[in-house]
Amino acid sequence: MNRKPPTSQKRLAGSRERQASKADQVYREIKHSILSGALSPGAAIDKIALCERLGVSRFPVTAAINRLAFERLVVIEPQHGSFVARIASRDVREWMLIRRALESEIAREAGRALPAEIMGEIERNLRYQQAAAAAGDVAGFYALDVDFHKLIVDGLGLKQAREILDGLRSHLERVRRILLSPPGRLPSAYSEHSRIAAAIGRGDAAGAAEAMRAHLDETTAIFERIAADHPETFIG
Amino acid sequence: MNRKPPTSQKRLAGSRERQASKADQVYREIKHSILSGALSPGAAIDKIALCERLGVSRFPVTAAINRLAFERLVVIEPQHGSFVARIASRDVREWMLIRRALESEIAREAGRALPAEIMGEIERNLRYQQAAAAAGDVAGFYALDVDFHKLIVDGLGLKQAREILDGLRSHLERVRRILLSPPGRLPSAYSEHSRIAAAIGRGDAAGAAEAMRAHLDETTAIFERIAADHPETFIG
DNA sequence: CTCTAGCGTCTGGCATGCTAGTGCGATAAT
DNA sequence: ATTATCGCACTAGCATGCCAGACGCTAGAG
Repeated sequence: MNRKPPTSQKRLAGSRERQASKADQVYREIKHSILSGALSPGAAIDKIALCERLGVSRFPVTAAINRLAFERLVVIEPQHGSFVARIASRDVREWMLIRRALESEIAREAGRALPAEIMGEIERNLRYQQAAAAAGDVAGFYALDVDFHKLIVDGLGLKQAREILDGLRSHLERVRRILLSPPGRLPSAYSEHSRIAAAIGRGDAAGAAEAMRAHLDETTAIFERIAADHPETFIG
Repeated sequence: MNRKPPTSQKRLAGSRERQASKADQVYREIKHSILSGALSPGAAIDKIALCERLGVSRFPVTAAINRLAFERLVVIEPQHGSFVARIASRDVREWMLIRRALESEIAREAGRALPAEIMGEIERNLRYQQAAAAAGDVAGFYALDVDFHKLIVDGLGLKQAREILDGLRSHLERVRRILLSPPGRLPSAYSEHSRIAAAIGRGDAAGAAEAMRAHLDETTAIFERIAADHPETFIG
């Protein structure tokens, strides 16, 4: 008997959340370890230890590592081992180039048509940013910073771009964790964010794109300086 | 005994081509079937038949399908089946938006600094395009079109962007195969390509970005019209 | 005739054992 | 002491068997 394609739209679409498989859990666990820095670049990943620690067989672990290899967070060397990917400063530059291209285009789109309620959320986020910057709350500001950028993308319903940007952020996050960014940047980052939001708010598409570009150019410069100051952390 | 991270740069880097694993072969096989249209959107993928036809066990097939699910070419419904992903016209629009953002930024970069020998290859490619357009050779022109865009990205050594764009092209290629694009577009596509190359050649970064943007806006319009003419092929 | 409840069959998810290939280290030869 | 060689221990890749869940069909109740 042949099974059918999903009849009409339906099924568990939205209604029931498909529970996370074991492979998903292992994936999240390893990914978190890598992003938090618990697993350093170049470190070997001991599958068997993971199996025992998480109480699963090698199958979910293998699947999870394959997924991580697909997004370039680990490299698999056949018949040798799996290792946490090293960071090449060349790649960091390219990630920022891609991010700049995407986010400035998205800001342009947002300047053309962004739902009003999203604009309200952005303004609220900005007020929190101001508070966090004033208090020198680096961790809080960073979380708000990430939310700010996500709000714009999600506000336009751009799912694919959101995924690409999340992937880029994963890699960049790893750099940021290892080498903390300077706290003195908070106020200027806040004002750059404000300029972006203002341009979007007044429907100035070109201005929004340009403001986002300038903002990410600044961010790129920070990464460049960090990389130059810590040459031992990078390859290439 | 703990294994070590890859000693210095090392190993089979470039020297020995790492042979394709069975999972890789299966991956390529299925992907080709999907992109060529042999497997229609929504079709069920029969793992066991694939196992027998390719003479492998279910493991490589499962790994391959997982990878394809990761790049959204198939959807896995747990305990039910694996299906070729359907195409949403909304996604097509977003793919083109991402492509426009990336490629126009890359064209800008190319206008700033593109190696001379790459520029030579591009000009050669353009001459072939002209010949193909004059002869009405649609298939040949399409191949040259793809190469034209790849030449610019690869000429700048942008590996990550190249991968993202290849992923996008996979999806868009599927649309193009199903619904052939109008042959009358060849000459105009050629002249748009020429404008892009000319701007890059004279080091006009802003002009190159703008020409690429205009070119992909045209392409987007084609896709939009195709989608409007064939509403039954798309969902959403 | 309609609707519901249960069963059967198919699927993907997972566990486990085996194979082939790799780098490292010890040992031997110079 | 230095270098070449061989073996060993470990890895990822693969095959296979089992399990639980989801869908479709059917039989029975209304």
